[in-house]
Amino acid sequence: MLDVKVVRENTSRVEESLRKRNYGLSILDRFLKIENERRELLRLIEEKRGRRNKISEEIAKLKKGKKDVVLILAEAKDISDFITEKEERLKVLEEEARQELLIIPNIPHKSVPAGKDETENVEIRKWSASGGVPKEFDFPPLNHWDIAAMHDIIDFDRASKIAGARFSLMKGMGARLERALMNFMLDLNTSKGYKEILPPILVNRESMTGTGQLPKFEMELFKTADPEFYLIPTAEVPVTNIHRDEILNEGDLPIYYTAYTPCFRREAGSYGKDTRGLIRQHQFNKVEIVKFVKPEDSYNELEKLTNDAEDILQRLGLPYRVIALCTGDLGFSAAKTYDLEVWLPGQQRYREISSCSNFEDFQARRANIRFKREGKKGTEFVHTLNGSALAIGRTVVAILENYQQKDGSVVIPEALREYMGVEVIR
RNA sequence: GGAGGGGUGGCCGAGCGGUUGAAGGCGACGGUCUUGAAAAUCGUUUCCCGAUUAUAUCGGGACGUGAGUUCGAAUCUCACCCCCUCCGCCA
Repeated sequence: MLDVKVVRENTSRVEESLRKRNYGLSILDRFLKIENERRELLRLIEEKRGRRNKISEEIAKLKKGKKDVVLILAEAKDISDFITEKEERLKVLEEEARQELLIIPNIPHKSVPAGKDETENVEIRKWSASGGVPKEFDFPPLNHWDIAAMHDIIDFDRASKIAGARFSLMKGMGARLERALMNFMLDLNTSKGYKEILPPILVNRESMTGTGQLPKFEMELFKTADPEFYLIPTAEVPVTNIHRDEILNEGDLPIYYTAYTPCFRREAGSYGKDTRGLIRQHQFNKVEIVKFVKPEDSYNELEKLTNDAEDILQRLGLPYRVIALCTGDLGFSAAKTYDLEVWLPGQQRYREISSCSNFEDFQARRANIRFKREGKKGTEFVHTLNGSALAIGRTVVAILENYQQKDGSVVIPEALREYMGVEVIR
């Protein structure tokens, strides 16, 4: 959520933001129209309420002095009725203004490259164990689903019997690899000072609104019927909401969390995409990092967060590149985002495996997460950040495809062997 | 699922429908005292919105949430949410 003051007093900045993101300007116009009426009405009501308070005090005094109050009581009643009537309208306006404000996206940071869509994202750097470019295979590399089938470690057919399309059933070494990665990532993150969290994966509407999934992206979420809960699409939701409606001390910051959770996504509107394999699932596992920091630190923290996610790929020896999302591809709540894309030999292309974002105070304002500076009056909103470290299913894909051998066996990356108990899947 | 109890400031805990934004205590911060500390003692200590001659002042709002009664609600009524205890059920 943007600061109402910024929207009102710095409207051109918001206009520019919407243009760069390929949004229409109509939401802004609608908001301003409602907001202006709301402010005007509020001023009137506050004036009348002030008058009513004065009169009520007067009545109390008169009654104490055993004086007659019939006349003044009539005036009080009139003002009170007037206020009640106007307040009804004010409530409607407040709700409408809030609804409009909640669907206005965050303003991109000035360092975010301008661009219309994902084709204009900017590559920042590339890494591989052999220095930059991924190594060539001396045989035609297979897709991960073919490799998985050879070892019977992922069963897509039975998964669709049990649940449906876009679900997977991990078996034997496949299940073990998934578990090994989860432990490896959590151990590495916690060793760097991230506190491990195991949060609820069903959350309420307020939490989804706090991080920005609602009200705009209801279609992308799974939801239970009775009682009503939303299934989290990322651990970002429960973990960021840990501090919803709290005022933190300056000394508490920064706060670093890491959490493993399953994630659930409807994937509505992506019917044709990635129908085979593990890339796009309704349910997948992910280890997430979430930070709460002081505003002046957040961009430095974004670089560190991204580096921490990269570190996992490097330790696993997986080639990747870092992409800065352009304004047209930037997510709704984010002010700046780096995507990490891992190289998949089976597809001969890079695929997203992590997304690291600074939300500045956008989520903090929605979720009302503030902090108090030592020796200063008042409160400020914290800045929140998060990033995948990493998406586990896609890491499985990357390991199977990058570590496949000519005979179909898969070598386990050095760093993972203590978790896997074997050196090769054959 | 059944029965009962409760939600007040950073925490504990008062609060006959009318100077109660809220007693008292703890904590925290500042002063006095002290070589220093402790003790003692005095003082300060919630947040949001708006106006403005703008670290001051003024107005409005907030005692789980929402509605109602009333000139006036932390205080009365209703609904909902959350927490606790007992019984039942359950991994």
